[in-house]
Amino acid sequence: MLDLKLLRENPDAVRAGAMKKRLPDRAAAVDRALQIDGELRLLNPKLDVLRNEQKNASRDIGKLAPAEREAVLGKQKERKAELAGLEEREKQLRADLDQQLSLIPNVPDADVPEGKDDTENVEVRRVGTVRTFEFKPRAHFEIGEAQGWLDFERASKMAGSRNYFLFGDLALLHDAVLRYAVELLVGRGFTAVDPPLMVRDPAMFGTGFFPGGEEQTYRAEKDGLNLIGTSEVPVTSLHSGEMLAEGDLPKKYVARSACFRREAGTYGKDTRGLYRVHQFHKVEQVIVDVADKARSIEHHHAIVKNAEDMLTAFELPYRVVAVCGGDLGVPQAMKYDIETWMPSRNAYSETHSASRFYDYQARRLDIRYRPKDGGKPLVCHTLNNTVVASPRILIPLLENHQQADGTVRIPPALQPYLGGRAVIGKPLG
RNA sequence: GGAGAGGUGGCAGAGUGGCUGAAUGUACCGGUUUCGAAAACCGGCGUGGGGCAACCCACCGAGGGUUCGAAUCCCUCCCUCUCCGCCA
Repeated sequence: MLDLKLLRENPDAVRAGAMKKRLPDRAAAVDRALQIDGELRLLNPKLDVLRNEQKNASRDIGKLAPAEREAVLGKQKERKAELAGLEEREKQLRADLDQQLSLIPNVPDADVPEGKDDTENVEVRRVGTVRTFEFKPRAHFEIGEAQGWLDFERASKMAGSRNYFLFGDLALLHDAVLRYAVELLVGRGFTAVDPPLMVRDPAMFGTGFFPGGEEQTYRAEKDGLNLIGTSEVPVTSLHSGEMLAEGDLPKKYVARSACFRREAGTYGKDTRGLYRVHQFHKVEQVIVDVADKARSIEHHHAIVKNAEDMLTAFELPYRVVAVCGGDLGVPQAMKYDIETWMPSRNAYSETHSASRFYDYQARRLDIRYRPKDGGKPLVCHTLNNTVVASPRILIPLLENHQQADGTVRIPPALQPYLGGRAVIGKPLG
């Protein structure tokens, strides 16, 4: 949610922002919101006056003589009826305003490239060398199935498509990358979190996934709960409704959790292998800090670096892209994706997504802090980034580190989590 | 699942129908004192909206209702705690 003041003062920038995100219907919400706001601002003074009269009269009524009392009582009833009408109108307008405000996207920052979709994202840097194979490389699912590490058939039979079983050393590698990621971030001052996987609607709204993301979300209707698609939802919502002390900021969390996504509308896309699945595990970094744009940008670069350092430790080639307006989500002000090289796709593919929001999520979630100087409370800034998502990260790990005989080399950083082994798998015939 | 208690300002905690937007404590800000600090003392201090201002309006978990008037009474929901039952 944007500050209503920003909307009044600079509606053009907000409208232009929605257009940069290629969301014309959301841009239209700007004008609807302003129109409702205008009506409300006309109505409010009338209500204030009426309430004031009513309040004063009812306060004096106890002191009145019985004869005068009757007259005042009559007058009060009239006012009551009039107030009821206006208050009904006010309630309606407020609800409408909230609805329109919730539709208005965060304004993309100046450093967000212009563009319609992910094909127009702009590469910022490329790190590591793409390997040239002296043998015919296998896709991760070929290695996995041949090694007995992967079973899609039985998984989809019992759970539907886009589900998987991991076995043996691949299941252990999956756990290894998650553990490595948590420990890396804990070493950098983040607090480890194991959050709820099912949340109520306000957390989904607050983080900006609703309205809009309902179709991507599994829902336990009976209990009114939503399965999280990312721990960004429960962790960013952690301090919802709270008044933090500036001295307690920044809050830096690293959460490990399962994530669930319906992947509606992706039929026929990325159907083979572990790339697009309904359920995965992710280690996510979340920061809540003071309302300072420069500081948010610093954090943003720091959380991208955390992920890059992990990829470097995993010896994987990757690139960082600045996500263009058309590919940017509703709540984000700016986003970097990290794409890791996947030989079977012959492409860099998304493995990480680092967003900064400024106060957009925090305003929806009502996360504020009291400044050190004792001034008025301010709305916090929030950010988040993937540290690692698995099994997706297993794709580049298996494919980039495979050897001619079908075994897979384990980078030194991960060996301690696999009993010190430098290689997993047996030679394939 | 059954029975009961409760949700009030940053925090703690009074307040059961009429100048109560809310005592008190604590935290915080300013000052006095001090070489400096602590303590003590004095003053200020909820959030949001409107107004140049005096000041006005809303908000006591959320939403309805009763009443001239609701933090206070009634209903629904959410949450927390205690006891019993069940259970990974």
